[in-house]
Amino acid sequence: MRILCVAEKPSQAKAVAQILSQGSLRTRDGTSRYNKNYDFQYRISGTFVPVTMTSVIGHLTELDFPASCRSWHSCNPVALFTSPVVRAVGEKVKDVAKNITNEARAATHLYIWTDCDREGEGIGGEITSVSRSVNPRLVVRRAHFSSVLAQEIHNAMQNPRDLDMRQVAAVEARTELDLRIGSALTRFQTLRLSSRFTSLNDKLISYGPCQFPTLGFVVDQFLRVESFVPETFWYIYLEHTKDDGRAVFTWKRSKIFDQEACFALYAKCMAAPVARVTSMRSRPKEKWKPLPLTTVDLQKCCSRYLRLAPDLIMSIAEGLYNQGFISYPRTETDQFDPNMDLKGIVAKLVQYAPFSAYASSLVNEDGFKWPRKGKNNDKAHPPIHPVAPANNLSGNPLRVYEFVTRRFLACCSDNAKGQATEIEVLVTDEQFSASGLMILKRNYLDIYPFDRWSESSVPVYRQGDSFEPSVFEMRSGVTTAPKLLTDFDLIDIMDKNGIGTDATHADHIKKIIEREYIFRSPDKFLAPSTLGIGLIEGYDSMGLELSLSKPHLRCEMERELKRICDGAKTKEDVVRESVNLYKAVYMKSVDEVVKLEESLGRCLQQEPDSSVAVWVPSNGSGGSEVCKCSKCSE
DNA sequence: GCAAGGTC
Repeated sequence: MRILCVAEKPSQAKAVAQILSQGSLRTRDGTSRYNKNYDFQYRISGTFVPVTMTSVIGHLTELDFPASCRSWHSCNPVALFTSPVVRAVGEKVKDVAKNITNEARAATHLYIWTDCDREGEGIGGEITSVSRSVNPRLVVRRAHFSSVLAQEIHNAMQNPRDLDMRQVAAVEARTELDLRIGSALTRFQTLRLSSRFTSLNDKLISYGPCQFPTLGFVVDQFLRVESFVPETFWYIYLEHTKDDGRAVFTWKRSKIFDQEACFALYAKCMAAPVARVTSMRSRPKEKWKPLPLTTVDLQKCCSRYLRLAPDLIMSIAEGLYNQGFISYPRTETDQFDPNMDLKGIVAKLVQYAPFSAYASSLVNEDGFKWPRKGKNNDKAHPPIHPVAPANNLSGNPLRVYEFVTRRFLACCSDNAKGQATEIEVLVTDEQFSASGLMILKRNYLDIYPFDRWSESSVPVYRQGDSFEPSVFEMRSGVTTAPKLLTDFDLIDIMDKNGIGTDATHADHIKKIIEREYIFRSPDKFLAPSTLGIGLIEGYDSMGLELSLSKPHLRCEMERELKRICDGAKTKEDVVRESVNLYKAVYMKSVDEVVKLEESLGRCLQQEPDSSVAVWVPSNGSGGSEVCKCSKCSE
């Protein structure tokens, strides 16, 4: 027996090998610069077995069309929905694959140690087929672990399971659909639109099942802002000044959009303008500390508080991770494993000068409290947290490190404590209330200034008191327009709609900025370009039940992938059905491409140049049509 | 010249 273990990334291979070998391992270079091979002996049922632990760097293979369809003018784009596809080792990871095959030749068993999520299972499938191509008799097993803790890792090694081929199939289906849909629509859009509108200057007009819904969110919000009509509303304002302070009351009805109706209520009160205190309550109130930090939250918070672009935040976080300052920055987990020594990490942070005093107050003065437990656990990585004091950082890396560290210290602190006062009064039948807050212990707020909790004082009343208001007026106001989306808002919307994954939200935003569909204004709001608006409005005007600009198609695809994982459907069924669905939408879009051109023409303020001989794919007849575009007729 | 998903 000779076991080859393969992890999803070099860092994981190293960590797991160190645990399994209990420190006595030999590091050996392979054919790939970043992927080391770790050799050691492991005891299974009483005998020592030679083990090599190595890694890949994410996905190992890529899907593409065969050479016959790879050129843009080789076929009608609609043919890409059904043409053959070929899977091959990615150009940039040839050396990684070579290392795997070299090691697999000598092994009897292959243990898959990729992340325990759907993509990880898919990567496991790729490692399996590459390994079996040189060693068909290899026995393949799958290690299951929920964190990189010694006990878990040994348990996973001792009790391997089978690779879940349903999940592998689901990832293969996703890859194939993304390629077919993206390529067909990108070629269609670019060939048809970019030569007809001179201002587009032969720009690449890509379509992606994640790009377009993301663009759709930005455009929708822009249109909401544009179409906003301010409305006047009325309300009753009540204020009372006493010798021990002043209270401003809010009306229970908040506001009324009908002036006469509001006046009727106000006039009734004015008949006897005396306020009677119906209740005065004072109770302890807590402001909860934040949840442990996930990737999505890291991006949302750092874009909001530090005003950094999400893709920049991720590359900074990766740098901090590679320097050993913070834990792995891609995680969905917002709960810490109870076995983790969090107090030990806080103790290390005493060495970090700027937060030294706060950290030592947690460890020395018994201020330490275990973090709140969120609802998510990806069973691969803990929440993002600092792992060492970083005393030589500057600029944005320093700012991101300090955010992660403040957040972690906040999680290990106590909630903020206060005393809230609520006063309710009645003027005839109308209810009003005022509230006050006294902060008793700031606790986590001292290290986490991003949360605001402001104090307000109110005078003391007793139930049954009556008073004459100092100010009692009917006032008016105007509703204000909604704002454009920020990165914070957009990531939140993508996350809730299942567009992209935590690791890819930033990439999609970056991509649609690169494509000039949207731009980030100096004050960090996301606004669509005329091109972006034209595309989305064009598709929306086609009246498709499942618009290409909305998240529903992608959501439906996700649901289908889950069915593959549950065993309810096969990969072939799902690919066929989803291809048919998207193909129908594609054909409709081809039929109604004039609407797309009209919308784009309106937004770009330019007529499409119909004299440009572009090839208009008009039916699903495959690759037989001859391309008439300028490039091909030359 | 196309996608989205891993990760360096």
